[in-house]
Amino acid sequence: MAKRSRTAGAKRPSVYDVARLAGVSIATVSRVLRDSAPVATHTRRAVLAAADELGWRPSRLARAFVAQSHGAVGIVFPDLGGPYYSRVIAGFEATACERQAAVLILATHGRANAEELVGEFADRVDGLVVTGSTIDDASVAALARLRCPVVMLARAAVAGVPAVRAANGPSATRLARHVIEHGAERIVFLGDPELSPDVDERWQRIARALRAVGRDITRSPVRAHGFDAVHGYKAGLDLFAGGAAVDAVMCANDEIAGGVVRAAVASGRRVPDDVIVTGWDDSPLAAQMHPPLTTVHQPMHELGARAAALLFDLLDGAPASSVVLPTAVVIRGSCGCPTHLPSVTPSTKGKQ
Amino acid sequence: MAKRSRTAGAKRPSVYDVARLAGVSIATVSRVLRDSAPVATHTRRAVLAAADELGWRPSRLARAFVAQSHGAVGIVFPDLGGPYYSRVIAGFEATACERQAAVLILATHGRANAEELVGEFADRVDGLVVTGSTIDDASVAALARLRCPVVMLARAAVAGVPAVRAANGPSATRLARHVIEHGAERIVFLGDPELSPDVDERWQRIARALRAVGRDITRSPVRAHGFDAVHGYKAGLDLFAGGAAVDAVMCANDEIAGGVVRAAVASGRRVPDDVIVTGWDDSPLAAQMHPPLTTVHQPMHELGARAAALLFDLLDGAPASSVVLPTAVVIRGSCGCPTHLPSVTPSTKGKQ
DNA sequence: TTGTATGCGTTATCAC
DNA sequence: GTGATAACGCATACAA
Repeated sequence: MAKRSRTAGAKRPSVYDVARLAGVSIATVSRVLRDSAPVATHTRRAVLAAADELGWRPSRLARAFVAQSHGAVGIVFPDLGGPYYSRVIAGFEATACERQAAVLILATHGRANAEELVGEFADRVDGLVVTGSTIDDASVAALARLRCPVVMLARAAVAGVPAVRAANGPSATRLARHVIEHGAERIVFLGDPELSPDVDERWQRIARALRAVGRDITRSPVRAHGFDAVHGYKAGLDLFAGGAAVDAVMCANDEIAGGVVRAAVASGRRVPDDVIVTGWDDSPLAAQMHPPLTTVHQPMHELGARAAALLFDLLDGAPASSVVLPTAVVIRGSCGCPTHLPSVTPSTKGKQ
Repeated sequence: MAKRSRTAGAKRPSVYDVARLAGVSIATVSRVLRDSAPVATHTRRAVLAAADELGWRPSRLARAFVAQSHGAVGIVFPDLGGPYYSRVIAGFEATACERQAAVLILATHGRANAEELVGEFADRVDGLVVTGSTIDDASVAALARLRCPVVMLARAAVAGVPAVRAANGPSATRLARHVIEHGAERIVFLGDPELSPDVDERWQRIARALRAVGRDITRSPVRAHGFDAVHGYKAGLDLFAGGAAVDAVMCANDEIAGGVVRAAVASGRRVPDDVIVTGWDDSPLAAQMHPPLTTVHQPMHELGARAAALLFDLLDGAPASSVVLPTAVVIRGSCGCPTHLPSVTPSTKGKQ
């Protein structure tokens, strides 16, 4: 009953204290708690009572130490915030939860000492998923070689390090062709390929698709130095300033696209009549935008889940090979296709 | 040179291995690594060489065990995603970094077993910051009593648990009065007070301010069951459907407000002419919206930083008392005040 | 069914 | 300057 306060500086009880109070050995205490071997009912009761009396709970620090395992897996992102990361995390957590493993999250925020941060982080988990542009291939390889099992996410596999990624290529090509079919002549890609291997692949494939039909594409002179709507808006403003002739803006993700649409409006251009805008990811916002955003669906939740599954295979010593998940172009209104607005029934307007 | 692979199942080397190879005792190895006592230069070199040869790095697990400290602090959010959390985390990390502590992040996602999750989490850190509506006061108190030092964030202090919060009250009152001055009669608050103590306070104060001048306010019949733009949009659509007479919508945060503005447009209403919209947080997006969003600035980065500072005080055994940070109403265009659009200079329109 | 003894990889306290 | 050795709190092989 006299559970001592843990913050009052009172030393926390150990197995020895519980064993002594219960009049048994520490082995028995451990057995009761872990349920690792049969224990007489009355003994078990005595142990439980003693543990409760002292407010004892086994030290995770000690447990992890003796088990030589953290009981946790980690996932590293360049940033947090935004629907993409949230959903990938959700998928990752779902799988980790099934495996009784805790999830640790690290965001490198493009800090210069990212390698160091990830290295520190690696010492706190049993295995690691590294996404996009956080640390370079050499660092990842080193990590996998002398720290812990590693899986890459949204990024190409490295020697000895399997990867989980979405098939960006086909959709990028398809999306580019679709934009061309709408008659776009001057097409701009908005997003910084150097910020993410995934984005780079999209950029490469889109550019190739356009060159194939004799079109040219410019990466925007004003790059979006980030993946959020604020960057997209600023970049869009610069892009549309001075009456530059731009037919279509293909964005690195949906948030950037959202910003570009607002920038277009602010600059007096209509979407899609004056300028086509496309996104990437198919985030929840995409369907709600005005016009609804044409984009590419990525299975974000599954990307996280599969990365976790792969990581646990590695931890189990099972063979693990890279996986590629399908993507799909989602045609909505921002590309110029006819669209059904979300079912709005305002009194001042007729249905639809 | 023959650094063994860590993933190949080869057992990682220990101090003993290094000591043996260097021909010294483990005490000396430890001394060299920690630089805790003078060691002869040639001995040090030998140790370093041996450590390098074996690719040895001291086990964090063992270190944490003997030090009885994780070297990490944690912060618990109801969710991730969105600018609010990102910036709070940034502030928290900045301070933790100064103190050489790692940062662990947990999102409870409104899961039913949140208490359990946070409890598990608490065992992995030396101290904890708990924000908003993650676990109830009783759980927090229990956590602080028998696990580790705890600080509350964006939430009232509990007995024995200090808190860091923003002064929502004054700004809520001021904002409400401002909306009234614009002639709004039918005002709706959009956001679920039950989702966050912070939001509840805003709702209470806004309602009080309106009653004080004989106005009434209704919490929206369709609550925004979340803090993102998607929820705001849906709630807005419902709100504006059927020609409901609504003068002003005061939102729980900027993302919801963004969704409401889009919903208003989709429903054929002009902002702010037909309906006033206000937000909360002053996220980066607020200034970019059309019209620019009238909102309340919260020092998000500092909230995180101060929470961390308070936590470290607690860990140091220093006295720590709650802190309240100021907020400020930011008047922009969405309330009906004249506004300067961001400097856009499209060719098709004159300046401004 | 229970107890004894040992190991896990460090750090720290002695004595030399 | 250096080496032996004792913790730290738990799990577990082996005895009884």
